[in-house]
Amino acid sequence: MLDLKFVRNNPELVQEALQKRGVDITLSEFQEVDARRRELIQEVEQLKSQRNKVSQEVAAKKKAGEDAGEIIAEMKAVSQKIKELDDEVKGLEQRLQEILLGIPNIPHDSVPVGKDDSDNLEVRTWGEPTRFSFDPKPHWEIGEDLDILSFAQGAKITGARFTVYRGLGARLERAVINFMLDLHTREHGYKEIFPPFIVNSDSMIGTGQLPKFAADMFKLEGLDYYLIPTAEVPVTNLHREEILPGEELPIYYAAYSGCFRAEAGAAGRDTRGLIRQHQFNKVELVKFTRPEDSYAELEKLTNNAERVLQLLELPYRVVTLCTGDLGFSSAKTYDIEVWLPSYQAYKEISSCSNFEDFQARRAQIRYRPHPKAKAEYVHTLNGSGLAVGRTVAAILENYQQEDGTVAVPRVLQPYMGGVKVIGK
RNA sequence: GGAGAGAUGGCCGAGUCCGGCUGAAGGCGCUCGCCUCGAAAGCGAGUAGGCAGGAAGCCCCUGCCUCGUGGGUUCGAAUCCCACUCUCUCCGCCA
Repeated sequence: MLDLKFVRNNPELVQEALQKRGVDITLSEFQEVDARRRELIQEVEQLKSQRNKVSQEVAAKKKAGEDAGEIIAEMKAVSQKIKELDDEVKGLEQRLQEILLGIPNIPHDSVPVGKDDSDNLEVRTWGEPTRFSFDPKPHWEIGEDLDILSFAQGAKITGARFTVYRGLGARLERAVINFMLDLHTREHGYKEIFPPFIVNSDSMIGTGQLPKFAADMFKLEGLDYYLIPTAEVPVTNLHREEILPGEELPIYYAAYSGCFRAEAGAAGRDTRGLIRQHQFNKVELVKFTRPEDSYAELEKLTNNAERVLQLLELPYRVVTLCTGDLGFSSAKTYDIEVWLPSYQAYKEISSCSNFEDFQARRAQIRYRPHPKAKAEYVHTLNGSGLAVGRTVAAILENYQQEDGTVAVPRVLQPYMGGVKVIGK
């Protein structure tokens, strides 16, 4: 969320940012509630100050053996009034909090202004879209033909948008996970984390999934627990309500996790194959940085994710999301899109974002620039490094061969026990 | 799941039974001085966060809030009452 004082002091700037995002929120209620709250606080604090003073007097009188009945009776009324005002202030603060939690982050100046994904800006491409001398198949057909993916079994044992990986398919999924984790931990300097896949609502609020996007999450019945939609949630919340020593920054974490998404609004999109599932695997990269470093760190993080595709030799491009397509909590996002022959298009496989202090403020993650200095909010970043299911889909499609088999990318062969080709 | 113990500042740890200069003793750690060629030891000083005001963006002053969280009792709560959360020990169960 944005800083209360920042919103108070820069309403035009916030309003402008909301407009660029195409979000329809006005700040008039915020301003009313904020002003009323401050007014009441001054009133109630004056009363509390009085009460504190008189309470001292009561203590003194009692000690001296004098009667304090009169002023005690007087304070009874004051205390009653304080209680009433406190309740009112609390109500206003709750409302203020709600309003603030509903305001998205302010896009960075370098983010292009635009309406939707058609206005996203292509930054660079790597490789060429794969060409075939035969008629290529979509990955869901390849997977079923080779008996390494079963959508029917997934649908039977659970439901739509669940998939069973079989044999070398299961092995390939696991190989991709291990390859990515090894790359990021050994070569890119990330510390490996294996988090819980279930978190409480405080964590979901900390990273911005709640309260706005409850409908996209799976909640455990009768409990304050949610299945994580991404490892970003548990990993970023690792340092919730902490003040980190400045010398520990930047912190890099890489985490594998299952990801669970209800995706309330996605019905009818990407209905076939591995692209949009209720459960999928992902290796996530998370960074905590000093504010002045966060944009340089975003470039590095994006490059780290790209490296996976380069080593897998999968063609891709990088786009900067425009203001209208930017995620709620993000100030700037690069999407990495891999070439998918079945879509005849680039398809998102990673999303790398700088949240600046937006998540840090919600989650109360701070650091001390110097041992004596006042604590400030860190900047948090994260990006997929990468989405595993989509990577497998991209491998199957881009590495398919005319005889129906699929070649295994060279870097994955050691992770596949030396298997070079997935065949029948 | 059952029984018991506990949760206090960066850490350890008093205070809770008997509510009143205790935002909190003492110790450790850390920071800055003194000492030293330098270091250690020793000595001295300083060391939580938030909110609202103050012709005040950093500094400073005043007030308010915070002793796991949320309620309650009271003129007044770290201290009394209730609920919840978490941690530890024992038993049961399990991978």
